Amino acid sequence: MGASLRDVARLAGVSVKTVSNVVNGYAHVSPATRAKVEHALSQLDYRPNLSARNLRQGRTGVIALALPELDAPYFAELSRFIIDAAAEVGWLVIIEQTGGSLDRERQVLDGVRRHRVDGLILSPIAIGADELAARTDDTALVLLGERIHGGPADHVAVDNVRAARDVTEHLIGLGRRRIAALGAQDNSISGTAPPRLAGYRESLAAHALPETVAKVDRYRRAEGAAAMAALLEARPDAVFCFNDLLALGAIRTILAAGLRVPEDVAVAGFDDIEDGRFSTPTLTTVAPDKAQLAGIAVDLLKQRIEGRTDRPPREVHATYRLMTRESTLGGRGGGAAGDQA
Amino acid sequence: MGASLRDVARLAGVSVKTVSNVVNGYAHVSPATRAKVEHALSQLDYRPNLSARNLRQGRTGVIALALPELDAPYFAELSRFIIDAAAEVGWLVIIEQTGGSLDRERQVLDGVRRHRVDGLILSPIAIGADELAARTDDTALVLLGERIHGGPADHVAVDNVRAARDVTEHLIGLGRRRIAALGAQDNSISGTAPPRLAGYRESLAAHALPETVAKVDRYRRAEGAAAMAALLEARPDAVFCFNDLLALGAIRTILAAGLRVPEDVAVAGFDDIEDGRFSTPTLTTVAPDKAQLAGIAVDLLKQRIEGRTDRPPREVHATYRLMTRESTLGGRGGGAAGDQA
DNA sequence: CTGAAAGCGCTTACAG
DNA sequence: CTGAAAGCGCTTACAG
Repeated sequence: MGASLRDVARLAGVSVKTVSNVVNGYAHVSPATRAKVEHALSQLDYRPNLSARNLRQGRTGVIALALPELDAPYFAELSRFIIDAAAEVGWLVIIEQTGGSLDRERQVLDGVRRHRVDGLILSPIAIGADELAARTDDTALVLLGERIHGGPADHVAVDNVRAARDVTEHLIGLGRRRIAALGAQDNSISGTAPPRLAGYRESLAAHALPETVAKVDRYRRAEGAAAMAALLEARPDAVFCFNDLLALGAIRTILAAGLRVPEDVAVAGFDDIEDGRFSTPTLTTVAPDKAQLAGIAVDLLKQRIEGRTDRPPREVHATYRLMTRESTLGGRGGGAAGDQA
Repeated sequence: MGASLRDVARLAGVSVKTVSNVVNGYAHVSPATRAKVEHALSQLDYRPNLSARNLRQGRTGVIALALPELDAPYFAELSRFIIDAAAEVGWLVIIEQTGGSLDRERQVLDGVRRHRVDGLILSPIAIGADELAARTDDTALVLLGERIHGGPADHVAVDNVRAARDVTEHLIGLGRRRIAALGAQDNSISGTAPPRLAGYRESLAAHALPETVAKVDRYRRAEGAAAMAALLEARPDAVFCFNDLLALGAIRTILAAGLRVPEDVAVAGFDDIEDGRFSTPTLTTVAPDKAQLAGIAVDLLKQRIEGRTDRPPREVHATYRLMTRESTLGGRGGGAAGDQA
């Protein structure tokens, strides 16, 4: 199909090694030789066979990004940044959807893609510290999301406990007293639900306020809407939803019930997906620096892949900002086009 | 790092070929031999080196999905289905973001990933029929979105002209007479803007109604909001936005201007992203069958990859439905949790 | 039913 | 500065 190094070498009248030198940009090739080779290269429209190069080098130039579901806006936005960050160091990204299933997370960790990828960025939900510690596959790994305690892998996340406290304090500062949390999960050991719940609880306890916690299976609008319907009976005056999709679903239910947001019920989310900057009302939320998260993840992975495999696991916190908008502030919130700050 | 076929063969006391036979599930291996081999396989935790296999077979088991941007919800949702459909035939998917740039689309088509992927699914915006016809790379290709006239590649899309007509007729049927279109594009030759504009125009012409067309550079909420602000001076009583993001941005502007949706301005979109099922008001839109789109794309690509390369290019239409919701119908629209039909 | 050998297209020591 | 040879780990004819 395509031309090989040998074809180019033959046409240029040099050895395969010399062509390889030119292709790989090694210095110390005489100008005359280089010119001959380059001419042959372009004449044959040579493209290196990456399978061969990979076989020889033991590298693929590809990493896998394993996340629960690509069509959740937070993960779509994050993936975008990760693909871009990976491209900058010359990597391609294969995306793998786990659906948050323990089995799929296990497979990924056990190395289904060993030899296919140089490294792995995983956003875990179901896998626990024990299994992670017992992992035998040695593909380079970086975890996204909250720290799996005692886990042997690098990971990067925002400080979810602190951010959840910030949100709760914001609601308390607005004079709200019956503040519900929406988004606890039974099946999530390593997801972000536990630390967010912890932050919420710490704040309420510090102010001696009562908690109301609603659980959901998945972090999607429909679940937020349904959970909110049940929650309305408790007459909360504020709801902290553990992600923006839940918040958007919850708002829909509150408005449909004839209540006002934020006058009757203030609503805050987490993630700062684009939807919340243009919804009516616009959504108060925690905005993780996604580009930073992606950059750190790729950087940590690069260190591991390049052999600094002895280094102790690192825990890195990315920065975040609390974006206060109409869903808690009312008219004072953002402008017409959403708060872009 | 990992064990090779040779290691397994040595341990099992057979030849490499025999191990390969077992690994690849060939019949005609004696039960005793098979047992020996399988024991050695599991003892060494053997995983085939895919680079080597690929080099030998000339296949990678990986396809590329090239689209404008992954964090646009429509593409995120579609990607999800494509990854799933690809997984069913044993393929992995690399995602490549073109940003709708002509250069990036060219690179992809010219085979930057040749040898790295077996095939390519491209959602083009900027590339034209001429360049496509002049393509020299012969990586299997399927186009997503509107037909590039005379193009040499298979493609799959909904019938955008007809769907746009349906939307416009729906608005006319509601008694609207000053119907604007939002989403025309200067730089889009092969995107979906031209056929949607054509469908809109056909309907208006058939009813002798005047057109008002607003252009945007990109299909995002912020651009919809900005374009709508300008459009408001023309006092439209309905707006057909060429995708849901533009519609969501437009609604935000209309509401912020103190007007009501749909009483003052009815708004319709295109794509049926999840956001529009939970926004306030819920969004009337065209819902392409995304799972079907993805399935067809993967199927067409599979045919090409498996050698039916002689077959003339095929144009396939996926089905769609017009989802009428609150943004055009008002209170009669969907229920609290969004129309799931 | 099983084995020995060649070769996919590279890169990497090793010579010169 | 350039070349000849080995080898990465597979699979595929070809024998037996």
